[in-house]
Amino acid sequence: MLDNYLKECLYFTSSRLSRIVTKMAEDEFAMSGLSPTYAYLLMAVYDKEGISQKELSGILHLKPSTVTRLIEKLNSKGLVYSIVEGRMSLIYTTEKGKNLEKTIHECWMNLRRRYRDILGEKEGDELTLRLDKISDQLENKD
Amino acid sequence: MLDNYLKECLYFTSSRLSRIVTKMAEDEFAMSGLSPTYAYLLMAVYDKEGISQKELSGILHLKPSTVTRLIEKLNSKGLVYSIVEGRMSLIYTTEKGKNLEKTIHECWMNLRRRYRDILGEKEGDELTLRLDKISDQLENKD
DNA sequence: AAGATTTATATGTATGTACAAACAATATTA
DNA sequence: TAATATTGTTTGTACATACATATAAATCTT
Repeated sequence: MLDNYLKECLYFTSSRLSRIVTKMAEDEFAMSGLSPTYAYLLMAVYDKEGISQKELSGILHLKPSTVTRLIEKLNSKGLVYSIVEGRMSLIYTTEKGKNLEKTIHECWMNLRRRYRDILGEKEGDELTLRLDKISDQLENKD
Repeated sequence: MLDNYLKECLYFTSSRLSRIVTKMAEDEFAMSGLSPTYAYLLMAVYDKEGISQKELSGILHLKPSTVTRLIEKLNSKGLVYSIVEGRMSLIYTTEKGKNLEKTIHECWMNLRRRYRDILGEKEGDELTLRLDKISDQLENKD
């Protein structure tokens, strides 16, 4: 009964999907010793050494305070350091951080392979892009 | 650059969407004084007074421990009470709980209207059902 | 150049969700 | 019937994320 109502609610279905996929991602990234979000942040720093937290917040679609917290932790793990420049703090990877790059990339691909195997390659990729577009739509209209 | 990689990752896009929709849902359910998940649990109890936590866990796709925590809180708000029956604890709504039914239903509809207005009615509903199917697929293959 | 505004980051606190382990009740098997 | 396994719930703990507020630096205004 109610079951049917729930699967017609975007809050319900998107939360559920996110929980499932997060679990998957955590599994796949476990070998890097990082939760997926931390790994992604690191990827963003590989991509642009000296990136600011503001930029990171924009790329990762996370609130600045969240980014601060993530960096705190990556820093305490010795994977990242920051240089304060004026009011900004710029983020760089340490040697130890750089050493993780290959592993993280591998995890990334494993995750992708995993859901593609279940959903189909086309379907998986198409869904992913669609969710991105939907998010854009929902964010710009408010 | 990296931006493009990210929007090709289902973990990233599904988490982002979920965060956005959760925010929306929290806004719309604010007038009920409850977070959306609590409201949904309550709906499940309206639907079946005396439901067990196991059943709730199944319907809401949440872990049993999570359901325990949710009920604890609803109970402390005086919206719900439980009767222990053997090893199960069965959940019932209080008068105060019942009084929320209309409001919750209204929130529910407002939320739906809100994302439908942005995404289009067809598109919104279709997406929702699709996410549900995808979740099923991902859960059964592992 | 002093004061006011804006911008980037940090900090205290809260919340939803989960895991692992514990516990308690029931069912099964020897 | 005693010993064991299974099942439903609870508890301790952890984590990702966010909000509100605070701080500090930069920019703008008069």
